[in-house]
Amino acid sequence: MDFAARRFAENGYHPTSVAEIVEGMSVGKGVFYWYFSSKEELMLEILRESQTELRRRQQQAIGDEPDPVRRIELGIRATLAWLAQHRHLVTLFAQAATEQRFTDALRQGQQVAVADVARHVKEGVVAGRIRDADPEMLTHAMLGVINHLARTFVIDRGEPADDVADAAVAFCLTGLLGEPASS
Amino acid sequence: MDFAARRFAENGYHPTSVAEIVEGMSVGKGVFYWYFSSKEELMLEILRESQTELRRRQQQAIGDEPDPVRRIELGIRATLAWLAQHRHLVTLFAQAATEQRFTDALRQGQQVAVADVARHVKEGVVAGRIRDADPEMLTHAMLGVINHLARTFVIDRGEPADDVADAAVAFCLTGLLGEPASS
DNA sequence: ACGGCTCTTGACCATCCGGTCAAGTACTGC
DNA sequence: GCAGTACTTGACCGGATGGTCAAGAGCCGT
Repeated sequence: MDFAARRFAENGYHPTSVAEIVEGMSVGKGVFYWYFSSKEELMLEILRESQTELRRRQQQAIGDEPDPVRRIELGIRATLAWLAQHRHLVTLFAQAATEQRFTDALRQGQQVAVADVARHVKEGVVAGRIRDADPEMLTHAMLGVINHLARTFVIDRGEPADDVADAAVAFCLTGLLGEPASS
Repeated sequence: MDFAARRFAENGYHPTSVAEIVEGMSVGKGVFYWYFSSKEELMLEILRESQTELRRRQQQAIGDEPDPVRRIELGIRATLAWLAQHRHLVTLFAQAATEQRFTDALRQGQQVAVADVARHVKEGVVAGRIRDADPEMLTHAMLGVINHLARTFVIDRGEPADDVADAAVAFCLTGLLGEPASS
């Protein structure tokens, strides 16, 4: 399954044939259709599994940190570290996002993650640590930053995830202008 | 060509066959291969044209505004307005980004845009209006915000581009914490 | 040793797709 | 009206693809 994920990420979902996958794993085609009912099913399985794994990593990184802003920062760093370790999945997610058949599965996982982060944001707003704006909007804005920075600098250019994480955190917290000395 | 772009965006590049396109336009297949040398070529043409059109719109919106920060804001607003008017192209760009064959064409256009924005950022840094960080990194972070917010709120949920632009500008300028009263 | 179960094989099928091409059609200049 | 050019048609082709299936292989419990 990991092998298939890598092939999908490298070659693209459509251009990667089932024949190619089973050949790469040195098994017959029957094995594939014994464990998965279709190529699409395999993709969905990969997606679901990856998303839950990422989520686990995020929550583990956050631990029981009391400060909501610091929780967000830890989440960002954990996400970038995980994405750097699973580069091919970043590509896979991007592909899945452009296929109607997969957007539902993807959105479902994302909504859980967003709701989770938004909770921390809301807490930060209540505590007066974060400016008063729609928490969901703020969360999505951060998601955009993290995703794009990960893709551009970590995946495409191979820069160290830590450095990119520093930049992502700084931008998410203070934007272009900012400078508030916090945490 | 616009018709083809919409089909690609709705159905996906791979699942949309040339036969489907020419049938939808009520012409023979020969016409297609008279004007384009291949399906791939058509896609590249669409991509190039769209990117230059967006760029034109951005520059026109910026005009000769002297304040670099305000220039960036105008650019963000113009981008979101354009993306809202050409929703299908947002989907197309996303798809192209996941296909090795198209990433070069896409990246080329993006690099021009990034360089352009980065220039304004750099100017802002020099003027002391923007915090001192890698202008390219800041630019990419903003790109991520704009793209993701556009996709999530404007394309998927149909929220008014202006409201989303307000949120995008606010986030890009002051991040989560922000509050500096500027411009 | 034998029936029955899980698991594996790979040839095969129906279908579809990008692209070609011989055969036009409409229009222009003469 | 003729020749030549610009454009259009749609049947057709070679090849690839997702998925099926009859035929086993290994492995039980009995």
